Amino acid sequence: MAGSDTRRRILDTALAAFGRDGYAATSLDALAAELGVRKQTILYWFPSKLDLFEAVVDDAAEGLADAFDEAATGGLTGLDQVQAIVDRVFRLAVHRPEVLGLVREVTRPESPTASRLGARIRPLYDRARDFLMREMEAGRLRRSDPAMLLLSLYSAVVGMVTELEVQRAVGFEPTLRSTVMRRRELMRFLRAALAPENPAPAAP
Amino acid sequence: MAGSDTRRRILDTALAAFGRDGYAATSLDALAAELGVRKQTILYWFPSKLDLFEAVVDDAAEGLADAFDEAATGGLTGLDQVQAIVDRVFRLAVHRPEVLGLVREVTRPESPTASRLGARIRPLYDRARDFLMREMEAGRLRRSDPAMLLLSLYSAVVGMVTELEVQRAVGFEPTLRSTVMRRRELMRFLRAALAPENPAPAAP
DNA sequence: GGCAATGTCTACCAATTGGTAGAGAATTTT
DNA sequence: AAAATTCTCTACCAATTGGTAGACATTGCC
Repeated sequence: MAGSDTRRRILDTALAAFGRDGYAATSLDALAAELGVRKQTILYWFPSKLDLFEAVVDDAAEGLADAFDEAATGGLTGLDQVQAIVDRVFRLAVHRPEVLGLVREVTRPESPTASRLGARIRPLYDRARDFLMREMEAGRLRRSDPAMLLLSLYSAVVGMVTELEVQRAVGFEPTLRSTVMRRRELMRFLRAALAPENPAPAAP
Repeated sequence: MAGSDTRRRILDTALAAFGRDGYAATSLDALAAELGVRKQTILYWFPSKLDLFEAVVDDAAEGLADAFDEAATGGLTGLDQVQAIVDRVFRLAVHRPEVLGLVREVTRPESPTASRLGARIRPLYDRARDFLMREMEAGRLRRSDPAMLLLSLYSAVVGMVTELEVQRAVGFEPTLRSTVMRRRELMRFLRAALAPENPAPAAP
């Protein structure tokens, strides 16, 4: 079955293209050219452009969920767990920036499937909120509204990772080293914001 | 001169459309229909779609600069100044969300004018960095790399403001009250991250 | 070998895209 | 009032868009 390999390749290339250029700016012809295949082959595997997009979103959501799973199964707590997840997201951003581009695309108000990624992400969101609540009650994180806090975290992390181009525009050339620095600075930022006001069991 | 009024209307409507739907997904015909005018009228005022987009970006950058100016002329210092700017950005986001949508659009890698808004924003960026450095040296803000910190702030603020749809997708219906809460939570977040470790002149 | 299913292709198509050419009002200038 | 300028329009156009119809090849099965 060489065919389902084609399907896989289409999904991957489409993810990259949608994430990089957005839904509207990605044409099936361009996509096909990039794949070395005819547009009709794409339409054979996915009946319409929208269908393709939805499949891509589902695929990306699955990948995201896996990444979070991987970062969340170490049995860590408090800021260490937060750090593990931030690290994981950064790794994802470095070698698959399109995924975060897709998140960005799909969260536009006008997006053809604004609700789709949302629904797929919902379980992750619930898990994260539960985690934050638990850690707050255990005094390992500063107490505040977990839902709001989660949005702040999301914004800070995704924003920071995605807005590479702003940095470029502002004269901050992104290098490997600057990426490392960016992550470190973000963690400083998060630690400062999340650390409990009275570090429970330690002395100053 | 009723004409330059037309020009103004085109700019405003185009800003809304580009900010909402993105460059590629906005057609001149649709824009013209929204304006109650023919596409050729748009092309009379702006020789091409790209020219229109650049004019819109310049216009938006000017508006942003004004907003920041307004928030930065109160002679405030430290966290109070940061708070004033966050408040201003939120106000902008509430009654002109398209502006932030445009920022988002223009900061895509593939954006036809990724560098344009950047160049227009550069002076603001420099001013903000100088401000942060000054405040850090005066001990009114926690000491760290101002450039990185600024990116964190940018990400957190713009991210939080822009990602309304994520919140919606996740079941967090945005209301006026939730906007107020969001701003408050963001300020808590920022204060925690920015406040100096040893509050200079006060006793614990 | 025949046959059916699978997968990719060529050949089109109607609709939409950004853009050109230039006619015809309306307004201003002389 | 005539002429020139400013503005918006109608009429097209070539290129690109997502999508359909169906031919042609390849594969596994009997």
